[in-house]
Amino acid sequence: MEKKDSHCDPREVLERKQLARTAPRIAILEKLIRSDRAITVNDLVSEGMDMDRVTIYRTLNTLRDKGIVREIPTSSGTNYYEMACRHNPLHPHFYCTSCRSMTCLPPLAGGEMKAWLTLPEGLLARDLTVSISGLCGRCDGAPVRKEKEK
Amino acid sequence: MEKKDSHCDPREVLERKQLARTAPRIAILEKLIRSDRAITVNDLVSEGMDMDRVTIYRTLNTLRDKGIVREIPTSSGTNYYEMACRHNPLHPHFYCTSCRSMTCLPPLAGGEMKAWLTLPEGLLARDLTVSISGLCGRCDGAPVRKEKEK
DNA sequence: TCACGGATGCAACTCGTTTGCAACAACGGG
DNA sequence: CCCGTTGTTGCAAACGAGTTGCATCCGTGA
Ligand SMILES: [Mn+2]
Ligand SMILES: [Mn+2]
Ligand SMILES: [Zn+2]
Ligand SMILES: [Zn+2]
Repeated sequence: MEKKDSHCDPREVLERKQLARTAPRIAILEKLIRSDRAITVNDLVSEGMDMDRVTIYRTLNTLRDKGIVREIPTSSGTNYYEMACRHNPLHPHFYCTSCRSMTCLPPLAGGEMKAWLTLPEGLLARDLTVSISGLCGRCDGAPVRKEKEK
Repeated sequence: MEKKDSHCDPREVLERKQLARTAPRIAILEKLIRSDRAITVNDLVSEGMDMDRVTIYRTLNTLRDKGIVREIPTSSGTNYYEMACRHNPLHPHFYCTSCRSMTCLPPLAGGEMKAWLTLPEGLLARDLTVSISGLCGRCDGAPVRKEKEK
């Protein structure tokens, strides 16, 4: 019997990249694998991740360095993260500057994004990000900026 | 007699967008127009901009909202800015995660970047960013992270 | 089972950016 | 040319994402 979705299993991913299989890492990976959208550290915390925030930051950095997760910067300073294996192929993202939500956009017609651009000599590319910022459907015209909960 | 480069003149730009022509704004625009690369608030400060940092932030936000400058986010949380009229056409950027330098890349062969992607209904696009992160020529292999001056 | 090196938690910190508020100055009307 | 309105600036304080130092902990490989 073999596992379904083996390529995206937390423990296998960690083993393949020679990372210790610790509880925090597995929990974070499970969350990321389940998510159909890119999420933030705050998303992880507010959805009941028990560990320290610092652990989350460090874990995501590690996973990013190993190419396991993709890091998506925003102009607000908050980074979003998504599993590379789940969010395939590489696609553009839409960031609403009003409600600060991140949406995955359909992959570009015409194949691999990387293929478009030719990088000058001497640059070592790690990651490619295409993102569009603007106002999402709910915010179009009616800003909702920064309502504080509680 | 007519001005050369009239389309990029600070006072004209401000007038066209109905913004008051104040000293700080003109100074910042002049700096941006002269620069062949995208720059940060710190760049502006360290190159002798006299005004308060807050003024720079507010000015850049205003210019961004009016579509005069382009805002380029990075995973380190620092935003870069470039004059839209000077940095034409819209092109990808390379960000070195080691020395944190931003480089303009040649525009994509094959025309306008915007043309590639089709946006789902209900999304109002403001800005498009294509950026590649990795290691630049000077950092390739030899990290220089965060040397503090003085 | 043991020892070692990497991973975690906690507290403090860094730094880019925002906000509140009072003083100020650009600009259009008189 | 002056004046009042309204948008802009400076200052101080706050905010928030992310990092760092250090002691403890625990996964891993032997
Ligand atoms: Mn995505
Ligand atoms: Mn550029
Ligand atoms: Zn929105
Ligand atoms: Zn570099």
